[in-house]
Amino acid sequence: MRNTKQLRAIREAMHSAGRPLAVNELHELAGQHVPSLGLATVYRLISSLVEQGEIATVDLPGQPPRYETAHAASHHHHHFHCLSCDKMFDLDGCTPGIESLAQQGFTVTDQ
Amino acid sequence: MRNTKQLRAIREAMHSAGRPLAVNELHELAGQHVPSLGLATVYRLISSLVEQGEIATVDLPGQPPRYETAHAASHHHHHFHCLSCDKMFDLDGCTPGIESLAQQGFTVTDQ
DNA sequence: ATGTGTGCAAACAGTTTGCAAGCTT
DNA sequence: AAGCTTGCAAACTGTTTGCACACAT
Repeated sequence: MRNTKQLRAIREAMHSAGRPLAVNELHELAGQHVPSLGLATVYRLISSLVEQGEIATVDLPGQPPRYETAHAASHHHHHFHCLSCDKMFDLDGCTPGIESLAQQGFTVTDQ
Repeated sequence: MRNTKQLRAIREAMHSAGRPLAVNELHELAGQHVPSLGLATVYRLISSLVEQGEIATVDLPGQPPRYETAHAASHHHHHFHCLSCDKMFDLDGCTPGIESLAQQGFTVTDQ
């Protein structure tokens, strides 16, 4: 795998995001560093990185996959999926009252 | 919901299949009874039936959804997904040696 | 210099939707 | 008769692929 600016931008975006990213989010974020970045390249790099175990897939039924760093994936944690902005966030650890973590204007429908 | 021949064909296919069906499988099976059956109708009926809780969605990451009767879904069971023919089958109960259930020429990659 | 990696556009797969005609009620 | 339902085709979304050019090695 060659060390291209596109690859660097993808890695940088993945690591600084701190949450699972969908393909289009990754494209937008990494695209800030490499404006010419094409979607096809994002798809190709993602599958290479997944294949090499550097990033992991986060699947939500009926939705396009998101991706997070393998490091993040190796730590037990939950995800918070906002039905309004459709973004996914990491939650630290595993609390009994997990549903209370999202109170300010959000309604928890799934955990 | 009107009692059309298309709806009857879909229900009949779902119940007689005894395993989760993908949209195209459902289309083919029900299409044997109603040759003019359109794919769009299958999609529309599926979402109505899911909405009414008559059938349940079976999601496998990275794959189009399959559907089974709510009755089947309410009983604890496992699914067997053949990587060769891409069909999904029901397994009864939950055995310790579940991986030995598929031995004749199949290799179990996931459970 | 070599050959992998990239961007673009076209091709694909799965799904949804608009509309006129058909069928259930 | 009224209007939900259907089939068809077109539109859409997400993803993959072919190809010529660019760039890392």
